[in-house]
Amino acid sequence: MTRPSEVTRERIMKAAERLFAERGYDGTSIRAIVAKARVNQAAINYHFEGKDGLYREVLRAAFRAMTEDQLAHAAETKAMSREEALYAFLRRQLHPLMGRDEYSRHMRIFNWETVRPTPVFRALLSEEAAPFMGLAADLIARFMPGADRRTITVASIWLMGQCSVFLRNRETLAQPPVGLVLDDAMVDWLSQQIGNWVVGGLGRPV
Amino acid sequence: MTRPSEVTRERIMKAAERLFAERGYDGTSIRAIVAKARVNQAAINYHFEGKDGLYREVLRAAFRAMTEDQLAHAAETKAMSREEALYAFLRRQLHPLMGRDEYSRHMRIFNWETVRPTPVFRALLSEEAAPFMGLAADLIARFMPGADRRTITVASIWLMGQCSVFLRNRETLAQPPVGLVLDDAMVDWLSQQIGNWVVGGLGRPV
DNA sequence: TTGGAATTCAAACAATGGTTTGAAAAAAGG
DNA sequence: CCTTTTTTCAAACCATTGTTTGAATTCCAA
Repeated sequence: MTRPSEVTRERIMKAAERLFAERGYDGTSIRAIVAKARVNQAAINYHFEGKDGLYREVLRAAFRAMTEDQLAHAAETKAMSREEALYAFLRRQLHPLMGRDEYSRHMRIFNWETVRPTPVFRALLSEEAAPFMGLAADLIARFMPGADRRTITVASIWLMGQCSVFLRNRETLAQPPVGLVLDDAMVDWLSQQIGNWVVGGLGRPV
Repeated sequence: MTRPSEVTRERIMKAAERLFAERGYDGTSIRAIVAKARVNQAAINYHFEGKDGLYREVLRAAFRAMTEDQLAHAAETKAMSREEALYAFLRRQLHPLMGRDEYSRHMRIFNWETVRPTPVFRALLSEEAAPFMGLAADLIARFMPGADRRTITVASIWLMGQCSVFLRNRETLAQPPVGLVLDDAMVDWLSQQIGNWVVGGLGRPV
C-alpha cells in the first residue's frame, strides 16, 4: 500500500516491458533494465524475487491487457455482419504494424515466446487462452456453418495466422528485395485485401 | 585440404546446427556445442574464428540447402496444374511439422531469425531471397492473372505465411487447450484444407 | 518525535559466457 | 628421419550475468 515502492515497481515494469519486447528474455540483462528504469540493481530482486519473477509479471500484464482489448470489442463485433466483423478482426490484428504503442509491444513479447515457449507462458496460455480462441472460433463458425470441431479449430488458427507473417517479418519486409512500405493507407488496403481472400476462401468450403 | 581438420569442422557444424535450431543463438553455448561434437573448446575459435563465425557458417549452409531444395522442385512444379502446384507448395511448407530431419532444422533456425534478424541473416536474405520469393510469386500469378505488382507481392507473402502459424506454434498448439495432433495424416489433411481456402480466396479477387 | 518496518543503495559474490594462451601432439613435406 | 606446419588440448583469462549482502536511508504510524 506504500506509495514510493509502487513507483519504482511501476518504473521497472515499464522499462522491462520495452526491453523484453525489443530483445527478448535472454537478450535483456538486469543491468539494462535498471539503467532504463533509473533504479537500483537490487530493486528487481526485492520487488519481483528475481528476473524470472519480473518476466512472469510482465507477461501476465501483457496477456491481460491483450485479452481485455479483444474481449472489449467482442460485443460490438457480434452486432456486425460477418464480413464487417472479419475486417474489424483483421484490422485489429494488423494494427501493430504501425507505431510502437503498448499493444504492439505485447505482440512482440508473445512473438518471442512462439519459437520456444517458456513454462511461464505455457501456463498462462493454458489458463487464459480459451476465451481468446473462442472469439476467432465464433467468427469462423459464422462463415462455416455445420463444420466439424476440428475444422473450426484449424480454421481459427489459420485465420489468426493470416496477419502474423506480416507482423512478424515487418522489419525484414520493409527492406529490399521486398521493400514493403507500411503506412496507414497500406494497412487499410492490406486488411481489405486479406479480408477478401479469407472471405473467398471460407465461402466455398469443399 | 587436410583430412583430419575437415572431420572436426564437420562435427562442429553438425552439432551446432542442431543446437542452434533447438535453442537459438543466445541459448546455445560454446561449451554445449563442443560437448555434443566431442571436440576441444578452442576448436571453434580455431576453425571459425569465434561463435559468430560458426553461426554465420551454419546459417549460410542452411540457407543454401533450403534454396537448392526449393529450386530443385521448381521445374516439376511448372509442369503441374496450378492447383496441384499449390498443394505441392503447401505440403513442402508443412513438412517440418513432423520429423526432425535436416529440412525441419533449417526452418527452425530461420524461425529464430524472424523475431530479431541478425545482420548476417539480413545480408543473406537480401542477396539470395529473390529467387525464393520468385517461386511463390510465379505460383500466385497463375491464380491472379493481370494483378498489379504490389498485389502479387503481398499475396506471395500471404501465401508463404499460410503455414507459418502452424509451423511456428507447433509446440504450443500440440498442448491444451488446442491439442492438435500432428501426424502424417493430419499434415495431409491440413495442406488439403489450407489449399482449398487459398484457392477459394484467390479465385475471386474483388 | 521516535522506533520499527519498508525500501534503497553500493559493493561484492558466484556462476557462466566467449576468448586466448602456450605447449603438446599429429600430419605433411622434403 | 627430421623439420615445418597444422591441429589439438587443458588451463587460464576476462567480461558479463543474476543474485546476495549488510548498511544506510526513507517512510509511516504511534
